[in-house]
Amino acid sequence: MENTPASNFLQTIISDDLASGKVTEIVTRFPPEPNGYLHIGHAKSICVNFGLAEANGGRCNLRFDDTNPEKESQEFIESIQQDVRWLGFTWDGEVRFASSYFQQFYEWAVYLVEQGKAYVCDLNAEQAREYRGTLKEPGRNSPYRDRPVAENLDLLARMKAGEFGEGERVLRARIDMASPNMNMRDPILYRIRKMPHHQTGTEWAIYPTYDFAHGQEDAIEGITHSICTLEFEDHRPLYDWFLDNLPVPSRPRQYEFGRLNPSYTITSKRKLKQLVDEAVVAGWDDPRMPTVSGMRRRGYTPAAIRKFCDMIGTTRSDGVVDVAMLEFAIREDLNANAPRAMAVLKPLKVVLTDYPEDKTEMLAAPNHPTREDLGQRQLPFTREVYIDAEDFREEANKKYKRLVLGKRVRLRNAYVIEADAVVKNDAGEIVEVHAHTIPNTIGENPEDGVKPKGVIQWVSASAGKRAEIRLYDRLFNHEAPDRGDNDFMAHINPESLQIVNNAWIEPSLLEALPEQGFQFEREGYFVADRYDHSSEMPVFNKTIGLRDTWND
RNA sequence: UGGGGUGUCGCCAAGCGGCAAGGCACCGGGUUUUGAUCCCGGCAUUCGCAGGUUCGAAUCCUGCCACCCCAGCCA
Repeated sequence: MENTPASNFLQTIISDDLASGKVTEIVTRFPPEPNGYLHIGHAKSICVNFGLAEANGGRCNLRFDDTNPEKESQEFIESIQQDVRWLGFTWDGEVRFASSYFQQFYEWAVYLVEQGKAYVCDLNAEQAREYRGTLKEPGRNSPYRDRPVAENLDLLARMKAGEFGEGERVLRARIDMASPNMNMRDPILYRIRKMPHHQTGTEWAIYPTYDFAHGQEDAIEGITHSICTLEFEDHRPLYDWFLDNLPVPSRPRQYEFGRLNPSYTITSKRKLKQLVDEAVVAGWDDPRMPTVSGMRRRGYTPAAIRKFCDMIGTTRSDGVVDVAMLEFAIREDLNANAPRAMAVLKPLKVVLTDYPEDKTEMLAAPNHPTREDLGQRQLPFTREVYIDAEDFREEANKKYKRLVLGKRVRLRNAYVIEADAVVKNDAGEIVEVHAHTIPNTIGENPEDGVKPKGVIQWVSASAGKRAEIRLYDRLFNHEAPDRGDNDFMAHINPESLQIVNNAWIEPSLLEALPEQGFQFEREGYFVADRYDHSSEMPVFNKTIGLRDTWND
């Protein structure tokens, strides 16, 4: 049951195609446009495409759908590859580029013109919109629709040669201006763009549109199942039209699934960019961003993200997935694999008055409660230790399971102590607690039978080290920040980041490597920052808190 | 009657004519040197609504309703 491969409508189609002999091998592809960073929605698409190929002994290509130089760049090409690899997937062969098929696309465009199935149209953008009609009214034929083939050929060649300016002419398919499907109303195949392309330089003055490129890219690569999201469903008839009217080498089929919409987050590239541009976050890889690089810096793991994608399934229905599911997947993975350590976020000094000033005991502590293979580390125990200010009260009701004046508590992996007195400053704030240890309580309960009320984390004041801890929380405090006419900028959680400069960490944490994750006991999961962490200046990001069912 | 989709527990999601899986969340209880984990138990007489077919329907038919996508020379 645990390892049952995700069964969904796509897997059913694939199984049927394999069984019927329609295909002998499954070939999918992940086709991002290099115009931004990958986000959680792309992660799902990656899991679906690579996952299906993997589960069926097939292959999956990574192909950049780089048909619009205006918005694309090499920076994105690199970050996307890095993200896919980080998620744990390996694409088949070399990375592919739609741009490497440009010559073939052009020849096919000429072919369509020769067949009388495409024509050069001189309407400008505004006129074209008028001629296109509306959702409820049919469009009208372009006055250039019946241009002679020879003239079309000549004009197309000159478009390619750069003789015309941007927007002056386009190449369109001759299909049906009265189609109820807007995509079939003589769609544009080529537009003029006098701009260098990141892969082809200044070789081309015209660039194919998504519609005229995607299916052919799939056909060239021998893609069997071209999987995309629901909004492309209306494009499928056009996708098929090109494949039916062109001498393509193979016949891919397009299938669509529902986009992922996690609650409390946005996945619109435009809006994410706005967050970056307006400095609401520190960048595309800010730990609060739903980008793959942001989640990575936050401490989410590839395994957790993949588990989450398995959990939510792949269907054709649209919905909002509770981020609690993502958080569950993160906690599940980290709980099983992250070494434990202790850190105190809000230090309150506890002086163990019975403990010698010059004494240091090294106490062995397991790195994980159930996984012995994770080993153990040494915790220096000294007369002065820090505990979290939240873990001490002068008085409290019986539900409070921490240190209370006159009562006992267990210092995790160390002694049981009993609080004797508090030291306050002029403002009446508690600045220090005096306590004493209960003898022989390492790994044992007190001999007098008076058990501690609870267990709290601590760090030696003299042997511990200072650290910066960045506490991250949800970026939005609204379940659907950009639904309907919500202004997502108005739903930003003002407390999505709180920086703790004077946290105290156990010395073993100085050995943490960037991107290494830990559970700081009783606090949550934290990761050493990918860029800012060092043993000289430790910086940890809060990945996610522990599940908290504490009432009252 | 513009076209294309989707509607099963608060959320995700199985099911495809034989009498509602599972996960998340939530609520109880147990274990526990993490108020974590783990363990046990609870959680849709009902499948958008209304009719119909059938011995029998979430699954078939008909009609409604709701929501999503499409009028970029974006993808």
